[in-house]
Amino acid sequence: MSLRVYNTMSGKKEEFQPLVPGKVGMYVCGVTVYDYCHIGHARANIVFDVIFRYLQFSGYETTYVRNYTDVDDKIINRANERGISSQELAEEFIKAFDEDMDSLGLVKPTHEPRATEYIQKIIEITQKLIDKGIAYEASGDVYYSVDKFPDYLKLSKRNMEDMLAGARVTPGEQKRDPMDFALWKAAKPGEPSWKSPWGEGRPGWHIECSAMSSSLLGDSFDIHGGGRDLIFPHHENEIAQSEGASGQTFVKYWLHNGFVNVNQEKMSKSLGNFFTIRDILKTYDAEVIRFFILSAHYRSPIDFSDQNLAEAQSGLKRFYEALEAAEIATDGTEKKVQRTDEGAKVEKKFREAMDDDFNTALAIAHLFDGVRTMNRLIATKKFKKKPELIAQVEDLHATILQLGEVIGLYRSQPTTWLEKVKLVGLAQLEITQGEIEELIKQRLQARKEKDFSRGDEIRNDLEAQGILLLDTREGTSWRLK
RNA sequence: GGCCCCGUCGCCAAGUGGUAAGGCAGAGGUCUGCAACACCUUUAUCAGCAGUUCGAAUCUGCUCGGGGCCUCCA
Repeated sequence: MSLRVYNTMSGKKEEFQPLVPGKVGMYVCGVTVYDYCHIGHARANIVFDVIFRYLQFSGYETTYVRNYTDVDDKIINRANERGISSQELAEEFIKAFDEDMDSLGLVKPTHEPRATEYIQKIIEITQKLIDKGIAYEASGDVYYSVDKFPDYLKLSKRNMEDMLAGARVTPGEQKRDPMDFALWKAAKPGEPSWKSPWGEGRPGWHIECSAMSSSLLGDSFDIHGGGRDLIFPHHENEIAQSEGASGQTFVKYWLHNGFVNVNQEKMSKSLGNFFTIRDILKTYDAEVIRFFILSAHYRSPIDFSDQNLAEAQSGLKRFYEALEAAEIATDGTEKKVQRTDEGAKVEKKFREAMDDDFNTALAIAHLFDGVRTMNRLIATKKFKKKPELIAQVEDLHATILQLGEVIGLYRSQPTTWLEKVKLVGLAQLEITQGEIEELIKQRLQARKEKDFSRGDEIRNDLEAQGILLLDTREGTSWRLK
């Protein structure tokens, strides 16, 4: 079975066949760097991180481009408010973005271009569009004339009459048509600007992506991604610009991720229901966020809430507990892992799920099946005396780690991860680790003396405080309720 | 006003024509001094109504409910 992807352009799942066999070019719209990233940005970037990883895992030599928009109205405004240059502001938030993506465990794209590094290319494309009669200059601005591009709105599947009927489009002063959009904006005082054939100015938003993508991937490439909200106008305009200039099909497959909602509504600053990655990371482990995001299909909306994050944490904990148990049961020593039926089965199902438009939710469900099988084997009587069972557990363990890598999960040492989550949770309780350990000692003493009621009392008290005790042959450990 | 999406077990969530994955929570059991952990078993006919079909959660129509885009937005 081969990879199938949902293409926004056709509205269907299509068989994935790159323009050049074995190679993939992928461009994803990055962020405008004027503020900290929120959980919605985290989703978009994690989704395409996983797509990138899976393409490579599937054997495609993939060039992944994700840009920084470092010149824009919002950057200029914010910089003015703070009395710094827009360059300084952009630098600051590029750094913050990199830190956030790093802590979320994203791999680096092949290229991370900045819009300001491609001004020449932007001017070049703009000039070409003017030469072709598709764009026009007006007092230092340059606009794209949408009625010169018959395919306009083919991605968002709207029509011009309906758009105009919306009556919320206000004609720009220099525009010939209210639907036209700016390729180049004449400089205003105090704004960053570059020299151009039309005077000092700066690029419009949409043209940046056309310039960066064609520079790094060519006039025609395989995958273009971004959030749903970019379909119109951003991606529509990119198509108009790139295809208008090159005369070639810009992109073969358009992929768009769904939103992160809060209380069933889109997250937005005006509603105040806004969570930055940094804030969330204070309470939740980065991998929990990734797990939460990947437990739904990338095109569906997901609802961000404490309950959902807590559930994601429970789910991920199940993996780490099983991985830890497997390491203990097999002594965790490094050995050549034999492929067994169990491991092969999990891998096959995982691939099938991912091949079906990157169905990470289903893929994770198959990994859960692997966990259950592993736990069951370990719980078998006389497990340690059955080499064939040990081999299966070792293989499942290795398989889960290997496939986990593909979606960026289970990258930590189980013991370390479990300990970390435990301590973060403990910090929210009234009791300290030392106190717990002291009580465990007292209970052990009581149990030695067969004073079970005292022992139970301690255990019940701890449970009331949110601490569960686990008795094993090796001794008593504790975990959070 | 135009375009579009969604409504699956208490909660989260796969499944787009062949008879409902998985996780969390719950119940019963095995294990245990008693528990916990782990394991085993167990819990839905898919918002409603009407159609198409041998057969529908999956297709069509209508109704109800929720959301998105049409302006910057992941």
